[in-house]
Amino acid sequence: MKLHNTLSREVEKFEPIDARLVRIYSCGPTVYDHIHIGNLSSFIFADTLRRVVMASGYKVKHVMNFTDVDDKTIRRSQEKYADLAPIEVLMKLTSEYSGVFLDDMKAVGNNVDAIDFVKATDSIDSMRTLIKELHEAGFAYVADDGIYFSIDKYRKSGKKYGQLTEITASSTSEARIQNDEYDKESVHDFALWKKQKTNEPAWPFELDGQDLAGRPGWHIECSAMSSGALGQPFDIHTGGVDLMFPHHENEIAQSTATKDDPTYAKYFAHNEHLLIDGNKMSKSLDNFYTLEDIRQKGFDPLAFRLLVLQAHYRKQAHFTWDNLEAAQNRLFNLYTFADLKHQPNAMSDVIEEQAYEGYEKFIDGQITDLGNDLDTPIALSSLSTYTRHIASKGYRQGIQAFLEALDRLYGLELSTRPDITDEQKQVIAERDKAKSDGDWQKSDELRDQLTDQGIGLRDTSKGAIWSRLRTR
RNA sequence: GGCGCCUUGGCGGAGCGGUUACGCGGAGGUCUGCAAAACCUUAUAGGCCAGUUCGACUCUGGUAGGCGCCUCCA
Repeated sequence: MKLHNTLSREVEKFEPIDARLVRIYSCGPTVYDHIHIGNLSSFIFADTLRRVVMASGYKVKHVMNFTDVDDKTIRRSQEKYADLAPIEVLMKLTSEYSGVFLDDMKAVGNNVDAIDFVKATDSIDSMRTLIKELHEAGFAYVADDGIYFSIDKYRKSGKKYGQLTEITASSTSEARIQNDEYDKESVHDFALWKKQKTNEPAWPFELDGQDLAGRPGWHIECSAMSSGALGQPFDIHTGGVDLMFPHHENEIAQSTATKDDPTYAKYFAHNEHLLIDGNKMSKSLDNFYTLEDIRQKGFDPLAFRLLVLQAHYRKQAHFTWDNLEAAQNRLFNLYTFADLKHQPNAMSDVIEEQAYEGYEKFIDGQITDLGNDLDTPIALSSLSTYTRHIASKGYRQGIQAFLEALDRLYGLELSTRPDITDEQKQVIAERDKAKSDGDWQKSDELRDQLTDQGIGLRDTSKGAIWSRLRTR
């Protein structure tokens, strides 16, 4: 398979560090609130990447973190629950929203069972260890409000700061310098550890006999958790394009400063933003939606998944309700196709007929398409064409396995569509009889009865075929 | 200002130097006792100006517009 690597800015052949196990790290959510659908699209990308790597024949270890301690989680937890100790309210808030996050993940078809989740607050120890190593090696210095990483030192050690983006002195905005309120030596330097302020949760930390009780910086969390869970270097690091700088750049610097090998992750895969009204969704602009908004408008969360998969992950996609409706119609068409598996009437008489290529060969083609830097739009395009063929020609033996294979690739839950009830089947049988008796009135009554239950019928030369009616 | 990306038919959204993307929506039709959300067929493109080429939506240069990052951020 091939994958675009931000390190080279090219689509590269994917060659794992160790072919026995591909190790993927995805920057996860900050669990202080509902995530918005832009965040969700990023996780749909990460989930799909893992599916494609697995379909290409690899075993995968996929790790995602929960950022459960940072400015936002602390602030929000204290706004929400004022009466408890700082650490307790933090845990209360973050465990609540971790649960909400996992529910959202499942709802949009991301396989959370295939991901190892790591909480930042469970990894404080390895963060302290890493910071101490950096300090001993001279890459970190203690300031009044915390411990900082020295980019100057890192550069002087011979490694490149700016592997993902071009970082130059002139690329830093004036505003950035003027608004700089931290007590650090140089503009780009970033906090590894922040000393406790009043009423903040804190973890003990001693360095050279100084009491530096406080909490980790954002970047160090990912460095510690990724190498803790996956070792270093690992294969693929994913995240949104906005994380390239400074977050991923800083992760690289922290994680490689004391190492001989300058490689932190072999591949960096970044997804583009989901735009709304032509702009990036953000909490500050208040122009975002959550999955709850999508549900409230009567849409299937999986329609959102399909909307995301219809566009290439490295291109900005546009979210509108019209687009979501189109995606939902497309999804329901796939469901109508999947529902045929319950209906012998929709099966082809001529099993050997090669009117369309076999299921296995088609799936191989899908994997090839998806393996081409996750070309989901092209793969879905051929899927549409293929399912249309099958729907018109009649399916063959093995459709259930076929649907399961599609689900492994796309997570659209095609293989688990339920059959109609026995009572409904009985009504169809009675209508068949009424029809053959020429009793059109009774036949139409029975058909209306099913319509009320959300089941539509169409008559074919082999008999009636049902489909679920659109609810929206 | 620095770095990067994008501009396709009614909407969304792809690949490709010469042949249908695909989806939704629209139009026409088929099967039917009627009907159909099912199937079939179909129309509508490639910001603008040059260049390369036998030939460009696809390559090159310019230009206009848009977006992202440079600060927490998927």
